[in-house]
Amino acid sequence: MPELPEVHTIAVDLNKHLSNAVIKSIEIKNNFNKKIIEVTRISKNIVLELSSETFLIFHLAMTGRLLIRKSDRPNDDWERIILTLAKNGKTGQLRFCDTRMFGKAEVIKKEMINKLKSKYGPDILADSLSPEEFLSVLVAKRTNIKNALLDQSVVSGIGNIYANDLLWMSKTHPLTKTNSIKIAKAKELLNNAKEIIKEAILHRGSTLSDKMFVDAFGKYGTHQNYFRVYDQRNCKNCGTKIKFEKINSRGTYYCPTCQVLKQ
DNA sequence: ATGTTTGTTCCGAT
DNA sequence: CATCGGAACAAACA
Repeated sequence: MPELPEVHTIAVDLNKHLSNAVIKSIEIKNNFNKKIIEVTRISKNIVLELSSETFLIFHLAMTGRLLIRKSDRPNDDWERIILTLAKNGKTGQLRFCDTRMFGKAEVIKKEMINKLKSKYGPDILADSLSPEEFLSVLVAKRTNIKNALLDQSVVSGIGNIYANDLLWMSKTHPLTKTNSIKIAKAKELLNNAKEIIKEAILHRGSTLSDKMFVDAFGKYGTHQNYFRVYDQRNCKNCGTKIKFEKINSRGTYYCPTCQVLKQ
């Protein structure tokens, strides 16, 4: 049982030999042996529930990928973490890849799950989210509607692409102050948000021109072919040239004819 | 070369 | 003290 002198001895040796060494990869050997019980989602986190009340959480951020691969398949681009798995007598891998390194992976215990959930506002797909609650969380964030929609602690699950399309579909200017929104508009925004998100799920997500997003099998999504205003030139409703500007430092597309700022 | 990017967090300003 | 907004994180691409 190492006490201070033993720990000190090791720390000094490690410091002498390893300071300035670069960690190229990390391998976790065997006997982790936890089973993946179920995979779910909390906001934009992918949650692997493991045995013994342990959870493995991945956040893909902008460029993360999780790929199901055969173990002998050649390396993928930008591999960061490889899990080797056994199921029904066969082995395979789950590969977490990310070019920009904005993605995250962490292991947490069950009691931290509630803390994770508490960071987020109501999930946009939750049946329990009423228009009244939706409106009240938006209004509580005293800013413009686009900024509020993108704040995951206000309402969780809407990203920049879908916020643009949602505001276009709801004929709402992105700079509309949340406190000027009425319940009828909140209803419209909520219904349209659910419709857009569900449609994009049916299309298995959006893959932009950088080809970064792929599903767990490496296949592209198709929802980019159904964008309403994001990355579009002309309004699909009236033909007006779509405006592009940075709002809260995020690329924002809107139709100046259909989405008039009124307040 | 510079500007852009699907997300989130942190820090300074208000 | 609470809240907001922008910079930063890092890499690839046009």
